Amino acid sequence: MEIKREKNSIILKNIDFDIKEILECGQIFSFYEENNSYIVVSSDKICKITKDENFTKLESDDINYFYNFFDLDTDYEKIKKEILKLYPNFFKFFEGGKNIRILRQDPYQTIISFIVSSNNNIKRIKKILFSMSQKFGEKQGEIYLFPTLLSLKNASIQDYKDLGAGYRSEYLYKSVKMLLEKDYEEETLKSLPTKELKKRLLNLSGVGEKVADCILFFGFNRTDVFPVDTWIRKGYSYFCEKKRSDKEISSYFVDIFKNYSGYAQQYLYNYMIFCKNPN
DNA sequence: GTCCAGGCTCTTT
DNA sequence: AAAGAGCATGGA
Repeated sequence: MEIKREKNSIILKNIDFDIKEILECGQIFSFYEENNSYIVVSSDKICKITKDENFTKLESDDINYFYNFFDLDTDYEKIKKEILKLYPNFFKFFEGGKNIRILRQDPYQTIISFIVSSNNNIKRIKKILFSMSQKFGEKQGEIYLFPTLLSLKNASIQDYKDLGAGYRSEYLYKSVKMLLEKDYEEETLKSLPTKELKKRLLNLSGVGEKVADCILFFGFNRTDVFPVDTWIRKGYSYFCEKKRSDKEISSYFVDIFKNYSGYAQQYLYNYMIFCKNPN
């Protein structure tokens, strides 16, 4: 892949970068498609992505942020090779998303988003988070930024219910309060080892094993986790017949894929969604 | 109408 | 520790 950096843009040629796959694989929910281009909102930053036949162009006032956000230094072909070393029969699961990349997302946006995600579907998750951005996020041009913790400080449980968050409203309310405490300062969290960080995330309201793993992976770039949701539970049967709980399924996979667990999970998830789904 | 979605909390064994 | 009930909402 050829990367050309300019002041406010990055141009990608010889593309192993598929913006549609990257955004529409359930790792981020705050993005919008408009006439063949995408707008991505990460925290208080915006990126516009346009795709041509020969290249993909990223545009942002903070393009360095999005260079990191889109994980452009990482070689995903190497990751696939490493996964195959660990589990040679894995190749067919790459079919669901050949050019996905794992976004390095804002920790708090990831936490809020995945609390909303639990027992929910992507379409409605997007809707709830968009409404939340409309109501509590700052408006920049035509785009609503993702709400900051401070902007959510005075949100009530009823406010979240009005957004359509349902019974997760109380989780959001409680967790926002906690996230504003010293224990959850960004630098503190980032400095914790994965196990300690997970423990702290699990203390939040509305954060269980699966959501914590997603936050660790998408929000903190910890790759030795394997989030188990309803799709992965089904996919597990391709690997092993023994009946296991979700937590056991997760450690079954982490034992196999080690530091590549998160990536392997993402490929399996995409395979289940896009190759095994009747739609 | 029932089942399901990137599951969690709380209660009961 | 493990298993089960209950949970808001909207689409299939």
